[in-house]
Amino acid sequence: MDVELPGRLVDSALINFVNDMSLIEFPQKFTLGPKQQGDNTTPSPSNQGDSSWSRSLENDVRTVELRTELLAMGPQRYYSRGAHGHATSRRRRIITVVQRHAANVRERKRMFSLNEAFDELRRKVPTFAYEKRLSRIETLRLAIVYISFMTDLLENT
DNA sequence: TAGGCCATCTGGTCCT
DNA sequence: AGGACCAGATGGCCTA
Repeated sequence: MDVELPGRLVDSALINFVNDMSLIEFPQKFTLGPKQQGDNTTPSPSNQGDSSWSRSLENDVRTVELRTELLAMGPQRYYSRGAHGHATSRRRRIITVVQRHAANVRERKRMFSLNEAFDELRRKVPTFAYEKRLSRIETLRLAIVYISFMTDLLENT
């Protein structure tokens, strides 16, 4: 049996590597679940179903509603509560509702690109085809082990 | 039902 | 001043 890697098959040394990985300690986790199974694709409105994208849209709608509501009341501003809810802060930064909304959008885009990078990394590390999609922490840890393995392989040949 | 994972919001800090 | 980055909080979904 060979391990499926993007676009190619890998020999038994790599299979042994995968078998030796600590990830194999919890094989039950690799059963396919309705949420994470199958596609390793980037989340998109078309394949997300009812989860994050629609939630995002709902949040956007709520935010916009809140925004229009607040704008109707006048030039509203966000007052920083400080870290962990403290009321006072040395450099309090006051932003408008519109700016807060824009910052939220930027943050969503930033996290989206971060997840794209995770998806790319998932495709680079060897996994069995039947495994469920790796979580982000699993992906990072597997990548570390994989890099170490390949480094050792290079040094010993 | 508890715990894991994730998306999102939010405010603080750093950088340009 | 505003964007990027980060971490904490929160809530939803899923699985064991």
